[in-house]
Amino acid sequence: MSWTDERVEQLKQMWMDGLSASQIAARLGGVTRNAVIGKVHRLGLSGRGAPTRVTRRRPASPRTARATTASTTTATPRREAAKKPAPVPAPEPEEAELLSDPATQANLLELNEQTCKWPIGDPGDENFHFCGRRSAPGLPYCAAHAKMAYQPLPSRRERKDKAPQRQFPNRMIG
DNA sequence: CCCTGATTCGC
DNA sequence: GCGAATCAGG
Repeated sequence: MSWTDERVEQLKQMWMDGLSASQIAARLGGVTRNAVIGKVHRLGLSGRGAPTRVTRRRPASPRTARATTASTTTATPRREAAKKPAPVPAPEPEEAELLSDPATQANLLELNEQTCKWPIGDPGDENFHFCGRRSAPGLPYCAAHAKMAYQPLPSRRERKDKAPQRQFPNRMIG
């Protein structure tokens, strides 16, 4: 299975929605969580825009257990991968002004199921915050931001009716 | 042990 | 570009 445009879109959506790589892989199908994580990194949207450092690895390179098929042709000696800041797609300034009230700006710790998780500003900036308004039912964003986030929906001619296969009815509701 | 994401690197 | 293997941590 390849990463079609639609599948990448779903990946982005789920990742930003907070689903784990394994969950995303299960939903997409045909890919492992490693594939999902790899793709996420290639897309530059790791960290989900928030400085939620899960782990930190040291640049080791003991990777020799792989079946090296007699590397006769010397491969290109790769150095360290260039790291990019990986900025999070932020709304346009005008929209940000319209959609973010100072009273509703949310901190990372203040986010919950009912707060819009739309990022405002640069993740590394101190002024970075989230929209924080009440999110639409079943969605991680408020009504206005949900429209932006879920825009590339009507790419399927098949579903002429409104069949929002994008929203997750309920997750871990026990 | 289960899980998580992060990184490397042969393909 | 892809993703298994691996690492590092909760």
